Amino acid sequence: MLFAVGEDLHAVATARLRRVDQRYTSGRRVLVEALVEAGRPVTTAELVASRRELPQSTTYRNLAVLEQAGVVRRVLGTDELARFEVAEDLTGHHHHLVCVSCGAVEDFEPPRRVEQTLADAVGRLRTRTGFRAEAHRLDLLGTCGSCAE
Amino acid sequence: MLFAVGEDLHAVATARLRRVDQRYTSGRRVLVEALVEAGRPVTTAELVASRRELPQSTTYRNLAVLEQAGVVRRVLGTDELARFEVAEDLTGHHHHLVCVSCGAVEDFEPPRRVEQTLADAVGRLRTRTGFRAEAHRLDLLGTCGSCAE
DNA sequence: GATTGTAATAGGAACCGTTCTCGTTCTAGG
DNA sequence: CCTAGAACGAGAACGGTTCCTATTACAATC
Repeated sequence: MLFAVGEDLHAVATARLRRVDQRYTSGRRVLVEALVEAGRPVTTAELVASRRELPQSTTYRNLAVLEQAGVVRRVLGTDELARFEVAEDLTGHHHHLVCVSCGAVEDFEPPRRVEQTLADAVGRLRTRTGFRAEAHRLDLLGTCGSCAE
Repeated sequence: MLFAVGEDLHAVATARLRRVDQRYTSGRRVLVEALVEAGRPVTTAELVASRRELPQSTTYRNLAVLEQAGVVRRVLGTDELARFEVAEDLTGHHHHLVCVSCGAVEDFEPPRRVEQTLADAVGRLRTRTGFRAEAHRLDLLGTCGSCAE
């Protein structure tokens, strides 16, 4: 299940919110559109700044609602700021490049072979402490273009 | 360069701190020992609670110093709490199992093949945005033993 | 097309993990 | 020993995030 940016995305968002008894209001739609437009994980501050219709408190609340509904996902970088992106199954599985200098995060899709190896490892893992792996998270840490200059 | 838990570790800590003009004081030593004893990434709250000789402010300050000196490393889970562990080159390269339910983090060492694939990918990466990868971070997300019960 | 109950909104207060301040204590070097 | 600079520790301050609550929008029913 993978959607291009368009109407489908909003239809899925509507459905997923309904599953948890929530509405896909115009404010939430604006939020999702801002995330899509960014094309990379963005901080709440960036979101609030990007659209006048996004007051801080509503943005935080709606990000929480959308996260719970599985429409957006929280992303961790190296700094303490929370970043959000549209959920992976709506935009395609990918990983992140994290700048250790400024904290910026951008998307990146690894070679299929890497992906396959990781998926296998996750599938096989069952530790003696009873941990059950369900997904993997791979980040490459380094220096982004603007920090390298 | 890989050390068992023992005197060596403290010698290296001393040397690395000296490199950034810092001392390996008794308080800092207690901190490192608490981290070693934990054997997994722990929160500052856990550290402060674990030893009476670790007041909050000093713990935070010394974690920052030790991180800068390359003796400890900050680890991100899924919650907002900062967790710390002894730097990888002192304990061996490894990855983390992150419980999506309670946020707990434990160590885990992947099969050599996975590791090799990742190292290759990092080595090859150079995106058109100029990102330069230096390291990778692989976490397996799932449910820990006590949350699964 | 009013009514009415429920959900969403938005401003600001509160919260809490973290960082800073500053007076005190320690320590290495002279 | 003495002293200057480093480290310490208690508490204040900070800032990102969450919570509170009055207000507004919505959707279903009369």
